[in-house]
Amino acid sequence: MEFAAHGFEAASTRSIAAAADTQQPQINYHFESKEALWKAALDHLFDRLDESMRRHAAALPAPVTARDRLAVTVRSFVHAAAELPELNRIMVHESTVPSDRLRWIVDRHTRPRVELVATEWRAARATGEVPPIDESVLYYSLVGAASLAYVNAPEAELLGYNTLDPAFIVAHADALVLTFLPAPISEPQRPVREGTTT
Amino acid sequence: MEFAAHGFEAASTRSIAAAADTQQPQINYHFESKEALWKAALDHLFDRLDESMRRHAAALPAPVTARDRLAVTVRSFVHAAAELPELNRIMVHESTVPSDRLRWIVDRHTRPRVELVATEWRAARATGEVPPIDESVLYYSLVGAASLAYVNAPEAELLGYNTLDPAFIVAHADALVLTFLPAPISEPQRPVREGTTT
DNA sequence: GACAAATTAGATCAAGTGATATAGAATTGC
DNA sequence: GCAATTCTATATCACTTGATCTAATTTGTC
Repeated sequence: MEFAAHGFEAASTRSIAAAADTQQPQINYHFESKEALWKAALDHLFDRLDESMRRHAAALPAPVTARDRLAVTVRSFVHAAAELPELNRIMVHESTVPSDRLRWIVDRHTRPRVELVATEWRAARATGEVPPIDESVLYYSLVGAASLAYVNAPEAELLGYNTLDPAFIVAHADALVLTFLPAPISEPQRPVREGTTT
Repeated sequence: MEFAAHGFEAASTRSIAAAADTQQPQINYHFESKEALWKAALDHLFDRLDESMRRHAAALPAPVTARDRLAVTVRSFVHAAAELPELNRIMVHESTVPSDRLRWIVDRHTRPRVELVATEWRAARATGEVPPIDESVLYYSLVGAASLAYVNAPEAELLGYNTLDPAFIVAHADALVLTFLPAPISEPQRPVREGTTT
């Protein structure tokens, strides 16, 4: 995905068209503009994220406590981030400077997800199942810890890490559950196998 | 910094020159090319990172155990990431796709820092002071958790988080020490006050 | 002050940008 | 079968890109 690789401005409509094996004017025909294409791509990616989260959550043990629910969310997010690096790449490309596109994406996609994590965290905090970390500081710590290895996969590979290896991903998810949700109840679970990724 | 805001390709030499209040050909006069300017900017930013890390580490209690040493590193990194968001922004812009620039930066700057963290982690692991997290999974978890809030500061602000607030930064550093290095010895320390940031 | 070197300013280059116009080719509906 | 519609292909638009050339200006040194 050209937007994920280079960001909005640096991704040319010609290279996008070439990757889709058509001509550049097709973009302005099927979409109104480059920006409309970008928005359609993001809606699609967030749909895939939701689908991936659901799929991985379904493969994990059913949560009983608030902490269990968070553990499932954390594991699902690690696996989804590994499966769909493009989305978090676009997010960091777009989030480094204020813009209309950023406002669009935050209002439409980011805020609901932030509130989901915050709600689960509050519930687990209320029962004392998780460390005393303020909710305002949690979201980016968790998302950053879960996604950077896959966002920066080309760099990680140069460093000798194989971020595509299911063993890496599982160890990563284990580590985040262990750190953010120090184990009171159950040992780390085996999550679902990895699917194909582009 | 234009490179941090938009990435290499999307940062035009004209806008860079305008930000520096000169004309565009000056870039090709004082530097050989746009890429040479980029490399000079990165060398400078990494120098500032080292300086910031040293300054914050000096303001923290002297480490005695291996875990203490790691705690200082973690806190220093959070504060440096908050103070110097441009650097991590450039890193995520450049790390999403393989390139000569990425190889240059990994060989010259990233690898030594990865090895520093890995060495400290191994030392603390050997004495059983830190959780059983594999070193291969640690680096990006730690760096991601420490930097994303500041890399994505414009997004965080739209979500209502004030990432420039020293209270946020301290709470953030406290949280990461608490999670990655669950407290066996000393309670969270107050780090140094924040300096000015551009 | 005078002269040389370093720096700056403006014009211009070929290449690439998003978007559009127009014509041709498939596909659809009846 | 054939017209109406949808999609594709090519050419071209005005504009921006990094880089270069040349001339004007400032700076440093005697």
